Amino acid sequence: MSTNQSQRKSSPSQSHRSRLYLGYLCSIFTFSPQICAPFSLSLSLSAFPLGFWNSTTMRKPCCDKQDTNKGAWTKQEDQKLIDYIQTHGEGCWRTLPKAAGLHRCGKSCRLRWINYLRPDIKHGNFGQDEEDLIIKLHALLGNRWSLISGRLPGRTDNEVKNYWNTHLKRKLIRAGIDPDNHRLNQTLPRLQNQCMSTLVTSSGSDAASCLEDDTSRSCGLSLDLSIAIPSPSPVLEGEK
DNA sequence: AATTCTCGCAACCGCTCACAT
DNA sequence: AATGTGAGCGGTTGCGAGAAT
Repeated sequence: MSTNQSQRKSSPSQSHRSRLYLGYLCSIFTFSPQICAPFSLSLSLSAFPLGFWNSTTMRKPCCDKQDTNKGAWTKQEDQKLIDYIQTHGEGCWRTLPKAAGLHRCGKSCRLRWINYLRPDIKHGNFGQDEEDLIIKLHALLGNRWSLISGRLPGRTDNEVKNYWNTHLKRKLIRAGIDPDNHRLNQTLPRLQNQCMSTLVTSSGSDAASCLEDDTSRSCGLSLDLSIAIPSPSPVLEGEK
C-alpha cells in the first residue's frame, strides 16, 4: 500500500463492480442471484450423466489439484523455484514443479517466476514516462497487456494491467476521458490536465492518430512508439 | 481501541493459440 | 484434417493492509 491513498473511497472498487456482474447476469434472465445460484447448482449436479463431463464440455485440470498448494508463495518455495531455474533454465512448466520439489501447479510456477522472481523485474512505482507510455500504448493496442509490457523494460503484463486498472483508468476518468476508447467523455468534467488532451482523439480519428500529435512533444514526451517488425514475419511480436 | 470500509496487488481460472502427432 | 497438449494471455478474485468511522 504505497501510493494514492487519498484517492480511496472515490468509487466502488473494481473487484466489487465485477462481483456485481454476477447479479447483473442473473438479472438478464430475470433471476435474482439467490434464485439463480441454486438453480445452476442443481443443473450442474444432476441434469447431466457423468460421461457428459468427460467430453468436450469440461476442461481437464492442468494438474492434480489435490496435491498442489495454492495462495501466497513462501520464501522456501520461491527459493526452490529460483534454484531450479538457475540450474536448469526455463521450460516445460508442467514437469517443473515435480522436478523442483514444489507442490504447485506448473502454471502457478510460471506466473510466480515471470511476474515476481525473474531477476530483470523492475519493482516499485511507475514513473511519469512509464504512465504516459502505457496510456498511449493502450490507446493504440487496447487491453493487450503483454504487448504493452513488452515496451516497458522490467515490467510484467500483470503489473501493467493492475496499474492500469487501479491508477490510470481512474486518472483518465477524472480527466473526463473514457478509458475504453480514449475519447473525451462529454458527460464528465472537462479536462483539467492539458497533457491529457493529447490522449483524446478528435471526432472521427482513430486512437493511433492521436499518438502522432505534436502536442505530445509539448508535454515533454519523446516516446518512440514505432514497432520493430521481425524480418521474416510482418506481424507484431506476440500478436495472435 | 475496535470495527468497518476500501484499495492494491499477487495469484488463480478459463480460454485461445501454436505446435506436434 | 482432426485431435491432444503445453504455454501464454486477459479477466477476475481473495486477502492483507491502511484509512475512515
